[in-house]
Amino acid sequence: MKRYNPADIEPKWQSIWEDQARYIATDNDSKPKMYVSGMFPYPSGSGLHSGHAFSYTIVDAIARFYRPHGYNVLNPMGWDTFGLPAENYAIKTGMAPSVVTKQNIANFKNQFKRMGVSVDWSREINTSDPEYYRWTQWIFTQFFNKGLAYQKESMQWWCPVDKTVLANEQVEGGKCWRCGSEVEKKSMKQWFFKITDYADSLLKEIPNLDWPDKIKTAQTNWIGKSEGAEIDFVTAERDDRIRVFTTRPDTLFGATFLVVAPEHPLVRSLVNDDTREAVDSYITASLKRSDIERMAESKEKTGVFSGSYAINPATGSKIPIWIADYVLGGYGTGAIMAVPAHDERDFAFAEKFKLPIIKVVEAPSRDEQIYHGEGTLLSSGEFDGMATSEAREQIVNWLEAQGVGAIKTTYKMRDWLISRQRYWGAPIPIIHCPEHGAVAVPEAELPVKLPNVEDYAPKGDGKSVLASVEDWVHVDCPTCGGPALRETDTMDGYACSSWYLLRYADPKNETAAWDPAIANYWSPVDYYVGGDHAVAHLLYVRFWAHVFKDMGLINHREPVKKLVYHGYVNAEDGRKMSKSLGNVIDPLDIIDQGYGADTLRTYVLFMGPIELDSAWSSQGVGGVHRFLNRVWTLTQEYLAAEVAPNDDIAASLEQIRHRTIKKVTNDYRELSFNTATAALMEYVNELYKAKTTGFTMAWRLQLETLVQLLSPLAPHVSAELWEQLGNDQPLDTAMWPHWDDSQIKTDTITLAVQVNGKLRATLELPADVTKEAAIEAALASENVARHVAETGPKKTIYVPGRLINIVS
RNA sequence: GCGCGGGUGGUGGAAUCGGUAGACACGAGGGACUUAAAAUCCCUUGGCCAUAACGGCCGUGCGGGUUCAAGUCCCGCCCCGCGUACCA
Repeated sequence: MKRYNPADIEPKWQSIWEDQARYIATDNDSKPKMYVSGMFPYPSGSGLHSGHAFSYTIVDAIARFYRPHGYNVLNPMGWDTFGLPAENYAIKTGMAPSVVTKQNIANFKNQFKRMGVSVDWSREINTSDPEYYRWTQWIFTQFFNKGLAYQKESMQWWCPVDKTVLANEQVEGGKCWRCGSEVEKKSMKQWFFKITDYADSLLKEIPNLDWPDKIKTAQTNWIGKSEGAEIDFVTAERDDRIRVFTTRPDTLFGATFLVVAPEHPLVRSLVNDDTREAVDSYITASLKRSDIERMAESKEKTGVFSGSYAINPATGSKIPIWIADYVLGGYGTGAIMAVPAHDERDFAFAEKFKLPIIKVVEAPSRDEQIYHGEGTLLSSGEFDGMATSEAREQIVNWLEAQGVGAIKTTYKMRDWLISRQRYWGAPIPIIHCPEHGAVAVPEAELPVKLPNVEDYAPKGDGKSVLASVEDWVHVDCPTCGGPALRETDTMDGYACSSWYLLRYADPKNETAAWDPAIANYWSPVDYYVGGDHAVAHLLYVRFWAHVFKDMGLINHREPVKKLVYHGYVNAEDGRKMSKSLGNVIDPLDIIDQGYGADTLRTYVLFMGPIELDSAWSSQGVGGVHRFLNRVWTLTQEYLAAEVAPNDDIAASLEQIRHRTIKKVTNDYRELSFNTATAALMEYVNELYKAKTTGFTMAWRLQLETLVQLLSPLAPHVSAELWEQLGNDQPLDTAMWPHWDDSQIKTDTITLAVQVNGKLRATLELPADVTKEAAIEAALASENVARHVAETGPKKTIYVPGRLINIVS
């Protein structure tokens, strides 16, 4: 009898699948389409990790489940290749990032194949391939032409010694991570995508998404819509207007001071000779504080009096204007009216700097020191006694009549900064002309290819290495033909990954990013699988789709129908896997150790519900392998046995077969792979019990059903056993088995009998038993009779097919 | 702080509508096979008490409540994980 040896059968089936191009998807097929994809990987030098194994096994199981249901399945794969690791490796070794990337892709691809994924490799894409980023650049120019890509001065961390911009994470304790010198904030011209134009559009669709609530809430909070009002305060000294944003215009009478952010443009004009020095040093100090420091200090407020006063338009009183960094320059108007009686932050500030606190809202019940809820107005002139919700409207109307206030909606979300001063990214396709400013590179001249360079290390001038490639930088202006300069920044990698799901639909198109007819056939993605990027990628990919819809490039607004957001795979010790802890499980090792890909795949799906984090268990892997081995052995025993030449089989077994098809099918549909696997294990246990009475011809159907149901999890062993059972038609082209509900019905039912809610007996009764007969049988049961009080049953609850509860 | 998850045996986890808590698997214990081990197969396995039992009590983070019946619903807490961070 042949032993189960994955090392034999897995390569065999992998090459059959590849040679027969079994998983090539057909555009515009008449079959219903099913588009499943994982978030494409960054091909690192270290190969697939357990998270990859988990993610793409989920994808593949979905794909392999839907194909036999008659779907035209698209299961593509590609590579998210731009980014820092490849560039750093290039700086260290001098090897071109494109070369390193090519090697890593080859390794990843080989490892994916060894996992038995049913991917359509003819659609493979790579974001650093000029044929791909050509269209990323084309999309950029479309955004630019629509005003959705623009340049703006913005504050960046700047190291004066290295003369380079630093990311937030590269500033440690206010010092440069490289040279240790004190960093400063510097205003620099950067490229942005105007995602804020789509804030409402993105927000509005969130409730309709079939996505986990966790992600939907995260995106809602990230967009951070808040409705309120803008109110103008006039300064007492110079008649300047300071505009503030507030969500609580109803508390206007309690505004006892204003606070402006250190970056506020009017700060200069607010100071006088007495305050100038203090204000200057405060601003310098606060600009230097890193975000991390500001976070750590959290509630401890700092600030300085500007020297000026403003008039509260409601009370007419003179209130001081302070400068403090608890007010953020980038949000609202960068200035607020402080109402310390009804806002915790304002209260903390007022306490520290001894500023007046005026209560203007009466809390409905208990009295709190700082009440920010709804209530009734007091000390608010003509608005006294009015409900806060009502007053919010009335006070804005009243201000609006005087031309000093209006309703206003703001968002926390900022525009998306996409320029990077790095080599290994898609060059921003812009040419700067002294005459015409920024001009988009014409479509015919795309792609703007990355030039080859000798040294990938930044030159220290705050620009990307590209700026030093003289003959690349100097070009003619597309508009006037005069001398002009290329933009030398590259795009954030997230730009490349914001549209790749559409490129999979039409990956070889040389005249367009995609053909709308093909993209509209495949898109949106039916199942998008990943466990990372709650907002960034998952918001950007939505943003671009919304823009594409408005541009008429696709006919739908949302790119992802169902988001499958899975948990992390932790190490055996429950901690995160990391090289330094030495607890990393390499999924390829599991295959190499002889367990095989089928065990790996089945195990990662059996660990638990996919949305939960899990800890790896070597013993669990062994358990799953034992299960697959049992399936193998059972089939071998059947094939080797003298099969009785009749179709007799225990009726219960056929019933279990139908029940298992139903359970497993429904579980797969719900992506409940762990319970589907459990049901298959139960089925196998039943078959083992039944085989002691000998095999008949009817067993073939049992075993065929078993391997079919198993095939999404363990495709190799399933295909092998299917073939050994004598099927000429390949398993992955056979239709999924059907179940018949009438076959699942049993002649008898098990009824639980409770007395006063406690289980006292279980009865086997005919399925069509009447209520009366069931109760009679229950009362006749010895143990039940003993527990029913002498007074007899007072009341009887009967749940057909489930239980009887006798209340006595 | 706020938001979102979660808390069930020694462990991972099951449990459509409120209806037999602990499916399935791991681990553990016992047995069969074997010269022996591995592998494989079979049995037992929430705790406690009874063991003559087809028996009893307790049990889903804690405290209340609704109900014939609560892991599941309601109220009040505790703990853990993740996300977020002064957004006026």
